[in-house]
Amino acid sequence: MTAVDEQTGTVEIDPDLRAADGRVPGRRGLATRQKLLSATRELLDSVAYRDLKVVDIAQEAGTSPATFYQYFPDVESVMLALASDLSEAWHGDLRKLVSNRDWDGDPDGSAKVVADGMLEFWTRHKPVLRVLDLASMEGDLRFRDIRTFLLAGATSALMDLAAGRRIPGDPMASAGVVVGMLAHVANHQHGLERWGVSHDVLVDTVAGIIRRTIVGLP
Amino acid sequence: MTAVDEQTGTVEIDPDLRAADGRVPGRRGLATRQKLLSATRELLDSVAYRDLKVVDIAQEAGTSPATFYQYFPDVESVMLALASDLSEAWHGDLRKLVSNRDWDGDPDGSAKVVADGMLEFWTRHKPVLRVLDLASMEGDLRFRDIRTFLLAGATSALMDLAAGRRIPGDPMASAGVVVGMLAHVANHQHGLERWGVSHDVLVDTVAGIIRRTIVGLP
DNA sequence: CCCCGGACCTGACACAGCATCAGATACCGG
DNA sequence: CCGGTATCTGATGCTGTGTCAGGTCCGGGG
Repeated sequence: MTAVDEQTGTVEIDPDLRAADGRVPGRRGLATRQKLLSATRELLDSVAYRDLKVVDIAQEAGTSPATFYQYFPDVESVMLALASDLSEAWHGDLRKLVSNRDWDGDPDGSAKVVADGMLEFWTRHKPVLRVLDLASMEGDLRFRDIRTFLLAGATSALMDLAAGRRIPGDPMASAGVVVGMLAHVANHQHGLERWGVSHDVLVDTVAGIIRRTIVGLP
Repeated sequence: MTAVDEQTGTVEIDPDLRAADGRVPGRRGLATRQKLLSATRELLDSVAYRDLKVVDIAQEAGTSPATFYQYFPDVESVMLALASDLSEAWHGDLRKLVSNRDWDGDPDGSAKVVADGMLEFWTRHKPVLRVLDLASMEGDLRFRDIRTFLLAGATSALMDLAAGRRIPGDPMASAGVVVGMLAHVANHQHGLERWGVSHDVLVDTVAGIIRRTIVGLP
């Protein structure tokens, strides 16, 4: 997040990390910022995004609304930061989830690990990812770019796989659709379970689709 | 929406259609209610759900906020009504989109028509469906039930298809995942197109997945 | 040890949007 | 044309937003 400019010798700070008055936050300030982020993530488990208020976030973080505005201009910006952090942290791991597999030796097992891993990831971070998805759908480019980056690793790994195997159809489209399917299934897992579809059956079904779409049949 | 009780002879009215004071709205009132619904749908094209305000809806409908509260307790209820109307109107058509096909004679063509039709439907009603999806994900049971009903026709038709063909895997799960995939792809179509995936390629890819997942290969 | 300057926090405030109600207005049947 | 009911809205109190000025905390120099 911070970088030293070799030319001027000045230290450049991610502008998003600055406090409202342009001050560079120190140890205590960053801790407060972090508490606000955590509080937001926490609240999002139980309250709808539409009903998420600055007052509540501040209270949950044990501070005042005025302090909130020292670190974020509004609630949306907190979400942007949460989504961005998530994206940075997982971009690589999601790629590895796909590429660190023995697709030739055990395509079915590989597909299953990917399906399971993706569902697990999405479920764990559901509150933030839900908002990321909505904002992307609503056309917000900042969120869309974050979402694209988050999924780019996994998508391009799947694309390379598909491309190397002359699967019928466009590799890029196949990879994109598969990743989207994983996201959607994870988000609506609860609904599908209500229809009587168990987690294991779901993973197998999704794995089967990955297998047939990306790797093809023997 | 309205029904006559055979026992008592009284006319029962959907309570959601009543005005705030319990009055049964007449012609003019229903027209105003409709204008509020349309205004909301209209606004949702350009403003994020989170930023949708009662004041704006009232203004767009050419009336006052106080009037709004005669017909709906809050913005969420307008969404509920919009989603419910959509669900009632399309439940049957979506089922027919799947079942009125010659799956034996032309499985590929059928899959393509279904893929295209679903994407078309979802795209046309994107603003409302987006909110329906979010609220379902957030665990709101009222929205989830509406979403389930909307998709139940298509899902069960696909399920019957899959079940009648001894496809590997659970028919229910396969149908649910396929329908979810269609929804997700439609919602993120714009994002995929930015990656260079054209609409036609997308339809073909999705159709291929439906074909292989529901009908199986020759 | 104290004290000082910057980093950090918050009470107070002005204003936007929510929700309600009493009273004004528009419409319909007679 | 008139009375009564359906419908609308201005006025109002309240919740949440966003901004200051001024207070508190804390670490380093004397």
